[in-house]
Amino acid sequence: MSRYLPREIEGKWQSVWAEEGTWEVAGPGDPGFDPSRPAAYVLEMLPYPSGEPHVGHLKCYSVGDAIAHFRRRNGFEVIHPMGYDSFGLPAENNAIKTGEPPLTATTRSIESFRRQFNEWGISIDWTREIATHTPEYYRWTQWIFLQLFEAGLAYRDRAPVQWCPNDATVLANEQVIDGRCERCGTEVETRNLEQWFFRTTAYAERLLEDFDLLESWPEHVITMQRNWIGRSEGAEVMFRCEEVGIDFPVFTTRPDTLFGATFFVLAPEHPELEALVAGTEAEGPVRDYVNQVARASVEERGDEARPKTGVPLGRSVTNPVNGEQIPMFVADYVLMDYGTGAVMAVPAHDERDYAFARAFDLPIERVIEGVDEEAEDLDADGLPYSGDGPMVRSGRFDGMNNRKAYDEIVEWLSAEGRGESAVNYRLRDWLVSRQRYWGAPIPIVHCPECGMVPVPDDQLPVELPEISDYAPKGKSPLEAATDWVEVDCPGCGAAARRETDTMDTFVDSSWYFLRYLDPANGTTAFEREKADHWMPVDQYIGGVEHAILHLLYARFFVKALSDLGHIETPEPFANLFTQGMITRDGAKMSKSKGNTVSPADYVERFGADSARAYVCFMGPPERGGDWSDEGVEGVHRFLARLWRAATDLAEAEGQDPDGASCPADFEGDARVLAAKANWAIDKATGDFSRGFQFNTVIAAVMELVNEVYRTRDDLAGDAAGVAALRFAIATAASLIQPFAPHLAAEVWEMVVGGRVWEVPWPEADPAMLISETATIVIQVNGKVRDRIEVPDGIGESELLLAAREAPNVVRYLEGTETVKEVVVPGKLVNLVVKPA
RNA sequence: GCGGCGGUGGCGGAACUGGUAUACGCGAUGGAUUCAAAAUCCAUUGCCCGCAAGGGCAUGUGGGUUCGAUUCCCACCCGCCGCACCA
Repeated sequence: MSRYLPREIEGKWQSVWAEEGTWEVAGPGDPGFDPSRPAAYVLEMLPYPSGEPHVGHLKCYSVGDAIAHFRRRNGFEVIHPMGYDSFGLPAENNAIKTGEPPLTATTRSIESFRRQFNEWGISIDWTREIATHTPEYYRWTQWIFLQLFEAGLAYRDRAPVQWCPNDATVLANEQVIDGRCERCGTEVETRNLEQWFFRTTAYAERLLEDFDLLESWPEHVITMQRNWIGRSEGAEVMFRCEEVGIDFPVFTTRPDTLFGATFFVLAPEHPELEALVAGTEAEGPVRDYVNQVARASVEERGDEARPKTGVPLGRSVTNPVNGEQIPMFVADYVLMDYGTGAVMAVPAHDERDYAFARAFDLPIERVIEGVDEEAEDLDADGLPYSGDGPMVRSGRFDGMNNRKAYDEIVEWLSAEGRGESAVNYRLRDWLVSRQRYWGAPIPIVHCPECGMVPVPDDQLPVELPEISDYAPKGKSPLEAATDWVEVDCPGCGAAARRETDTMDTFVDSSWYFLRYLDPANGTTAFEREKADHWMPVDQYIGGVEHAILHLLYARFFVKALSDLGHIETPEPFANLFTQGMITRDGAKMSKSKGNTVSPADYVERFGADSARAYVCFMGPPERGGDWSDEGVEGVHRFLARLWRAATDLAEAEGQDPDGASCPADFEGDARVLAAKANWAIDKATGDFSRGFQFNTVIAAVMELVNEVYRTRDDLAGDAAGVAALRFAIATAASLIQPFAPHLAAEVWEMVVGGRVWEVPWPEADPAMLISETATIVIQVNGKVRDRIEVPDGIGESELLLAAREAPNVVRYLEGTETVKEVVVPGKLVNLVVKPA
């Protein structure tokens, strides 16, 4: 008996797959393309190559590979590519610290990732490999940027933006979490800078609507995106300050409460603030207040429990519905980046306005009657009231229900030219420029004559120049590459300067899944025919941490590319699966805590198959789980058991090309084992199709292998027994193949011969799923009192008779009369009795 | 505060449409094998009472529907995740 040596087996099959290009597939226009085969695109999120792959990668690619294998064996032509999200800050920060160029560290990391993905035996079509930092790739990132630029979807603008002082760059809204930089956790500052944006807001509505086009996304991810886009319906209403002659539009979701507006508030960043108070008594206090707010952190300001603060401006605006003059304030509870940065305050019907009115002793005018049954913290009048009811103190709308008044007031304002219905989004345009080195240069030249000039297509890529000092200085390190910066304008030939900001690395990863489909194309980013053949991605797999960032950006990109005629589908990912995080001792793994798990160690000790199958066996993959060394060993033990059963059989009986089929004439133990194998096929197929319940698929194969051990001593003696054993072992190998592809290949070769990955996914024989006898549970008054074995398909009356005779049941029936008999065929009998 | 997900043995988890709760794995205990150990194989393993047969209690808590509830309904407690002064 030989020992299970995973490293040998795994090396053997990895060589076979590499030499034969087993996982390579052809698309339209490629040699060998077969249009009749159904296509499936299985994709895991692009890894950022830094150091070594961690367990999160192991889980993601193990899950994805299992799906890829399962689809292949169900007849699909599966494209399953791999690449690297290889631009980004870690490599650059390392360069600042050590002086090693980002390219060197990145190349090293990529080699390590590639090597380990191979050692894991992930079924990747390596001919499609990409890395976003290569000029061959970012040439097309730049091309897409210019496509967006020409379509008016990329623009440059001065705006208040979020600046991370530690990373010395601006950030997109999505990259600021609770006022802190998503990457490094430093508190961000607001700066007024000229930056590049993608017009994501132009797609706000479609980003919402097209959730309907998705086949299966986790509901919580859709909810998160919905919240992020933050659509709200209402009206834009104009308030005029007659004293200085400025109109202030406000967005409100409650135009029905307009008559209750008793004051008016501007955000501290409001651009007209200066003009309103210049030269007045309020100027000093307002300036002090604005400065004080500017110093406060985003986190402090966001605290809604904090008492309301603000300063009167000494000005007033006219309420357009009743002509009343209402006083103006500046207060930090009004945010500049939502709506218009100004609000009409209706203290009677809005909690925040109410709190402010209380603090500043301002009038509170109720305009909707009603009682809020559920609300707490109301004053004696039941205010603030946010429910519905009849209008009061609202002129000709008095007595009307507020919902109706809502529509009529908007209509009236529209007719008067003082307002209109409006939809507002929380979503901002995507800020894509970064003042950092290790990213794709923005392909624009600034010409004193022509302005912003796109670099012509035939001059792409704009290659990232080599520099010596990567340290950020508040502007892009590329500024220092004078030879590179100074160019002739592509339009007029005048001396001009290149744009020195680089692109957010999320731009790189917003379209990589398209480049995989045509990776070597030197004349276009991807051929539409190829993209349309494979897209959208049938199954996307990755962590929830990208629920908003990457997934929203990629959706935006595909919509834009679709509108520009480059691709058919408007959605990149038809089905999304988000895997849960693996922890260690209940805590998130991190280098600083020293609780990281290195997949390479486990692959070394137990083999890739054990490590892969273990992460799939830990629990439902969408949930997280705690890493356990004993757990890996357990899975390894199971694989070794299968291996030993197979070697024992192969040594004694050789291979049999028909071994994978199940003869129908088994009897006794042979029949029991064959039935178990068919049960496992049925269970595994069902669990695979229902979702991604890989843990129970693996458990079913474990049960099958346990059954092999229970019966094999008795079966090894005769031909039928050997056939049953062979069938069971072959079935186990076949079912475990998506999780342990090397072992499965080896076992299959030993007992059947040939290649398991080329064998169609097995189908259970329905006749073998029916057992000859059934165990029936007998309950008396809902409590289990006995179990009986009966022939399958027994009649109801016979069953009831047998049930009443079951030894332990008899005692409970003595001296009772039966009220009711419940029979569930093949499962259970419940006798409901009461004392006679 | 709002929204989502979850709470089952010593631990990770299973139970597809309301029908044997605790599959499978880990751990533990005992046995076989061995000079010995590792490895392996076999058996036992929810808790309590009982020599046993058997009984009682158990799926966060309390109620409800039902012949029967981990599963459905109501209320509550706890944990995790997301959002949160969005006008």
